[in-house]
Amino acid sequence: MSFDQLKLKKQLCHRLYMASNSIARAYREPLSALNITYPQYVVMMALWEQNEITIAELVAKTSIDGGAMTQILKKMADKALLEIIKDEHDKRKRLVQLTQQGQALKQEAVNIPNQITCKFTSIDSEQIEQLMQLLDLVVHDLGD
Amino acid sequence: MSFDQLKLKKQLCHRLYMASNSIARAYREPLSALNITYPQYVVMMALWEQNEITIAELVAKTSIDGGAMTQILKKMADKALLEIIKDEHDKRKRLVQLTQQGQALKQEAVNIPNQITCKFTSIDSEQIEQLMQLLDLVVHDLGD
DNA sequence: TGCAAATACTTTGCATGCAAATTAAAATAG
DNA sequence: CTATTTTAATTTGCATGCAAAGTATTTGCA
Repeated sequence: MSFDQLKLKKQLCHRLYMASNSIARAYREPLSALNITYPQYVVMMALWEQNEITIAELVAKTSIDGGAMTQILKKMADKALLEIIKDEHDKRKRLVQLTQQGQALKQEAVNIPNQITCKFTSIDSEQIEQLMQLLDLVVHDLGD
Repeated sequence: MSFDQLKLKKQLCHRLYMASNSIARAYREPLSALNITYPQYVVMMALWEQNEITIAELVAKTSIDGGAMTQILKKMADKALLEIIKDEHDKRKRLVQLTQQGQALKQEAVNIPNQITCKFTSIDSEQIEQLMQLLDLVVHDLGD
C-alpha cells in the first residue's frame, strides 16, 4: 500500500473517465445534426434493434439510469421520435414505440459510426475489438 | 455502410460508457467514507501529486471541465480540504493549496486503489496495463 | 502608449447519472 | 381473500460535463 498507487497516471478509472468523455464529445457534433444527445442516441440504437419494448427493458439494454430514462424518453417523445404507451396487460408497464420519424432517423444515423471510427488513426480494428473485450471484463467484474 | 454498425453491441462508445459508469459507481462507496465524490477524488489525487498549482493546471491534469472545476473547488474549499489563493503575480490566476486536512486525507485514501483492484477477478494486471494503453490511444486519436 | 486579442476564471442553462423517496399495480404469502 | 412484498415508473435533490456568455487581467502589436 504505497502512495504511488494514488498517482493519477496509474488510475484505470481516470483513463476510462477521459476516454468515455472524449468519445461522447466526439459524437456530439454528428448527433447535433440529428438534434439528439448521446444518451438519446443510445436509446434510438436500442429501439432500432427492437421496437416496442418496455422502459425496464430499455434500461436493461442501455444501462441508462431509470430515473434519467424517464426524463430522456419524455424529451424524445416531445420531439416526436417515439411514443410511450400504456401496457394494457400490466398497467405498471409502459411500452416505448418509435414513430415514423423515429424510424426514419435511422437512415440519417447510419454513417455516424464510420465518422467516429475513421478518427482512429493509431488504433486498428483488431485493437478496438480487443479493447471492447477488456471493457466487457471490467463491467463484468465490477458487476453492473 | 450497413445498419449492422448501429447495433449497440458493436459500439465502443457504449462499452466505454458502461465501463466508466461502472467504475465510478464502484468508487462511490469507498469515497463516501471520505465524504468526497469521484471528481473531487481526482482533484485530490492531482493535488497530492503536486500541491499549489493553478486552476488551469488542475484542469489540464484532471481533464475536468473548467466550469465544473470552479464549482468542485468551491465545495472542496467549503469542506476545508483546500484553499483558493490569488496569485499576486498574475491576478487572473488562482492557486489551489491543500489544507492540513486535505493532506491528511491521503492516508485514508491510500487503500482505495486496492479496494477497487481486488474486484477484478477475471482480468489480470497485465491486461489492465494493456487496457490503459489502448484507452490512451483512444483519447489521443479523438484529441482531448 | 493605447487598444485589440489572448488568458484565466466564473456564471448560466441544459442534460444527464445516481440515490432515495414516492406512487401505482401486480404477485405472493398466510 | 387480505396484508405484505415486489415490481415498474416517476419524482426530487445533488453533483457533474459541457457549451456559451460574461468578467477581469495581461499580452502583444501597431
